[in-house]
Amino acid sequence: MGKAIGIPLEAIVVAVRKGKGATRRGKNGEAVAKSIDFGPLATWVGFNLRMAQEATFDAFSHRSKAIGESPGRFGTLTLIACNPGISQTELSQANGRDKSSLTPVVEDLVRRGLVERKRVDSDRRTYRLNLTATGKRTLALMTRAARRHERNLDRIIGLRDKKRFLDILKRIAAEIE
Amino acid sequence: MGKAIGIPLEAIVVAVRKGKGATRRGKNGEAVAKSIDFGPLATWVGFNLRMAQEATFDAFSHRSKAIGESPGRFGTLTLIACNPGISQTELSQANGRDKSSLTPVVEDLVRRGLVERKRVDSDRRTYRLNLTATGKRTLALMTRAARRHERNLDRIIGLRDKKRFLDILKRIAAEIE
DNA sequence: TATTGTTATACTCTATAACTATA
DNA sequence: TATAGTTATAGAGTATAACAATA
Repeated sequence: MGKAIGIPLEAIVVAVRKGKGATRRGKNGEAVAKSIDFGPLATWVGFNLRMAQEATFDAFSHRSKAIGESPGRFGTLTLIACNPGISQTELSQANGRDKSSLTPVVEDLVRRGLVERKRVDSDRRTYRLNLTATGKRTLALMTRAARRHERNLDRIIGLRDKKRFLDILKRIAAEIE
Repeated sequence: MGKAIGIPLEAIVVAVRKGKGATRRGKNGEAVAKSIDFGPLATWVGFNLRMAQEATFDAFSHRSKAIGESPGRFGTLTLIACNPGISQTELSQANGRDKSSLTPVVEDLVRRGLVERKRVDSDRRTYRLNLTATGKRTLALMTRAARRHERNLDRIIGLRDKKRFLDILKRIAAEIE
């Protein structure tokens, strides 16, 4: 699949969360909540998983934007940092994306001085990617933001349930079909 | 926010799940797994939430495609079915999307005979949306697919933990910031 | 003036296919 | 022939702004 594109579905609870529900004017012009019936959606795991992920992603996206980066750049920078010298093809595979999707991303990171590319002598088709000092600083900032974000999640989940919650998430990712 | 657009991040575990990890050839040409280090990503709730959601969405997307629809259409059809006569603006708000985003979606559903639009006499700017018989049949198919999908998730989560797992997801969607 | 829905336009992330330069 | 990376192009879902019709 991999076409991880926004789906209308996910926004329903977000809308509710943000108090954006459709409204109607009453007889005296006051706002009257038009209650939307979400039907079976509201009770399904798949739907609620989507809602939680969307809300979490929005929150992290907000933190990232304050640093001037996107969540996607965070993933790419982390992978390069943890796998110094990784090639673009390896990176795209680790990412589950086609290599052509990575070209503009790497180009952007190099242009902004976060990543450096070196030709490999033994195979002159390949590049090795590494973070520059600037890239490392940016990644450190984003990592701190991510940790604050994680502490928020920990607070909501509660320490007692966290391990089991994480286990279930990992099992779902590994076993669903 | 609302720009729920795919992020490279999410695919990492998906790639692992699908055995798509980068590989290298050994001395005798055999495939040698190049192990990618995911660093701190692997232990974070936000990341694992994303992985689980992505895997789950892909699975449901696959089921939907077999019916000839997209997950997004399922959400839209469900909302119309549960709120007969809903207007396009109300629908877009329930969806958390701009009304202009809904125009091509409704147009497509009307063109394919799943939804009918009626002008409202008391306010001739507004349309009322309803499912046609065909729309109801399609929604019934998709709902059955969703229930099979839910049973899969239930099996993975386990009945004992399901309620608590759902509660945590709902709390995250409601409280994260 | 405000609202409903449409149009025009643009953005992000993604994919496929064809290309180049190497191997 | 096969692989690494680029280019050209397209598609899905989204947004903003301006508009016509109606309120």
